[in-house]
Amino acid sequence: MENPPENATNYDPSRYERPSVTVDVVIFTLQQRELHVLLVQRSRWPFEGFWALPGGFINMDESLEESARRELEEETGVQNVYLEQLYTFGNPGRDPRMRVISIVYFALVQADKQILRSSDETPNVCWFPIRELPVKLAFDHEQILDYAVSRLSSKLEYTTLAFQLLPEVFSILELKDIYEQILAEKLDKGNFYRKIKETGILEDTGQVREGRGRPTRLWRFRGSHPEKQFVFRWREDKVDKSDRQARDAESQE
Amino acid sequence: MENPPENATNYDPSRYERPSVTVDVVIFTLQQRELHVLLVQRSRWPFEGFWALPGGFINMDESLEESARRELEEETGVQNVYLEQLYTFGNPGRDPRMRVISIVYFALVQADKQILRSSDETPNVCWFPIRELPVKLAFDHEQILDYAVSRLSSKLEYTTLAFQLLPEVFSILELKDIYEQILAEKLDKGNFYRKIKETGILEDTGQVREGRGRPTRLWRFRGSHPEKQFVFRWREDKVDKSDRQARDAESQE
DNA sequence: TGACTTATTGTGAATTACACACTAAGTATA
DNA sequence: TATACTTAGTGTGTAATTCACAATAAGTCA
Repeated sequence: MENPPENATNYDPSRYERPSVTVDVVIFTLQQRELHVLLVQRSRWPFEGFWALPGGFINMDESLEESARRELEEETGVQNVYLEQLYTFGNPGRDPRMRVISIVYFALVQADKQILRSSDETPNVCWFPIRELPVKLAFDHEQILDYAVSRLSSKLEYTTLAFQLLPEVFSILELKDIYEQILAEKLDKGNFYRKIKETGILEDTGQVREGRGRPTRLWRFRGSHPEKQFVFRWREDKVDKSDRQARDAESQE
Repeated sequence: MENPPENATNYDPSRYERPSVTVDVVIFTLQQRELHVLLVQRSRWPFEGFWALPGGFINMDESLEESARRELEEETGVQNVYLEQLYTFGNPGRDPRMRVISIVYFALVQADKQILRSSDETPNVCWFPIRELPVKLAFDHEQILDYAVSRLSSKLEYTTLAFQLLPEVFSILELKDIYEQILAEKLDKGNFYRKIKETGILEDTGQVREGRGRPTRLWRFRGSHPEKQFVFRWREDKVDKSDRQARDAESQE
C-alpha cells in the first residue's frame, strides 16, 4: 500500500463525528423440536430488565464476522456454527444514549451443541421459543428478530440451512419437522422423502433408532458434495418476502 | 423514553474507540441495452485517480437509507428510485487511513431518468458497462461490485426488479433483453411472452412502436397489484448464490 | 409483389409436483 | 401369541409446469 502524501491531511475522516458500531447476533437453535432464540436480560439503563439480543461493540482489530463469532462464543461457548450477516440497522434514536449502528448476524446452533455460559457480565441468558417471547424486547430488537425469522424461513426453501439446526445424526422425519416448524406449514411425508433422497444430500449412517413404532434409519448431512452444489428447495414457487420486511422494520421506527 | 438514572454513566458507549461509518451506493442503470454502473474518480490519496463507488460519511441525524438516497441524488440527481441495502463491509485494513465500515446499498435507476451531476466535489463521474470496468477499483470496491451484480442477478429471478431498470413504457422483448443481460443466458422468446403475460403484471398502454419489422406493443409495469403480489421468476430451479460470494469477498482480503 | 424482419401465439413431449394409498417393521396389550 | 397400534418408508396416477420449436401476424424495404 502506498504511503500518504503530504497533502493527505486535508481529508481526514477522523475529524468527522462518529456513531458507535455494534455487532448483534440472533442465535437460533432447536429444542424439543421447536425453534428457539437466545436472549440476554439487560442489567442497566436503557431498557433495564428487558431482554435483548446478545451483542457488543466491535474491537478495532477484528472483522465484523470475527466480532459476531466472539459474541456467539461468549454467550454459548460453541464454535464452528453457521453464521451469516443479516442486515444493518442504524436509525437515529434506536438507542437513547447515542447514535448506534448495529450490524446484525444470525447464527444457527446445532441441537446437540448448545451450552449456555452464565458469566458475571451476562448473568441472565436464556433460550426462548420464538412463538413465546417476552412481551417487549429492548431497543428495536423485536423488529430485528422478526426479520431474522422471516429470512430464515425464506432461506430454508432454497438452501440447506435446516441441517445446521439438526444434530449430526438425524432421521428424515426430524428434518421434515424443522421445515414444518419454520415454514409453519404441513408437508407431505412421501414427497418429502423422495425429494430429499433424490438430491443425494444425505449419507446413510447405517444406524437406526428404536422408538414406539418401526425403528428409523439415521442419516448424516453430506456437507459439500464435490460435484454439484446440492439444492434442496422445498417449494419452488415461494418468494423471498424478507427484504421488504427489513426495510419496513427500519422505516417504522 | 425513560430518563437515564444516576448510575447510567458506568457504561458509556462513547468511551469506546470508534470506526468511521460510510454509506456507499452501487448504482445500476441500463444504457444501450447494457447494464452500467456509476463510478467516481478519486482525486485524493488513498487510491488517487482510481475509480470508486460513490459514497460518504453518514450524518448523525439521518437514517442509513436517507444517507444512501442523499448520495444517490448528489451523483445522479434522480429521486424515487429503487434502493435496497446490500451488505456491510468492515474488514480492518479496507481503508489505509483508518477503520472504516461501509454499509452498501444498491440502486436501480430507470433508463430514461439518468442524469449525471458533475460538481466541484465530484468532477469525474461516469457510467461504466459492467463488463468493461477500469482495471482496478479503489479499496475493496471490486468485490463489492461483484457481489452487487450477483445479488441483482439472483433477485431478478424471484422479484420484479427488472422493471426498475426499464423506462416507464417498454416492449416485452426489451424486458427479455434485460433478463438475458443480467442472467447472461439466452431465453426462449415464446416462453418468455407467455410467462410474463400470465402474471398479469403488465398493463397494455395501447401504444405501439414502429421499427423494422412488425410494430411492437408497448406496456407499462402495473407496480403493485392489490390482489396478489406478482411473482415473476424466470427460472424456478436457480439458487441464490450471492450470499456465499459476499462472505468470500470479505474473507479474501 | 415478394423477400425480409421483428412480434406474437400455438402445440405437444418431457419433466416435475402433489395427493393419497399402500407396505414395512417394530411395540404394546389382551 | 394374535391383533391392534404406532411410526417409517415406498408406489402410483393425475395435474401442472417447463421447454423446444413450429406457425402465424404485421409491418418495412427493394
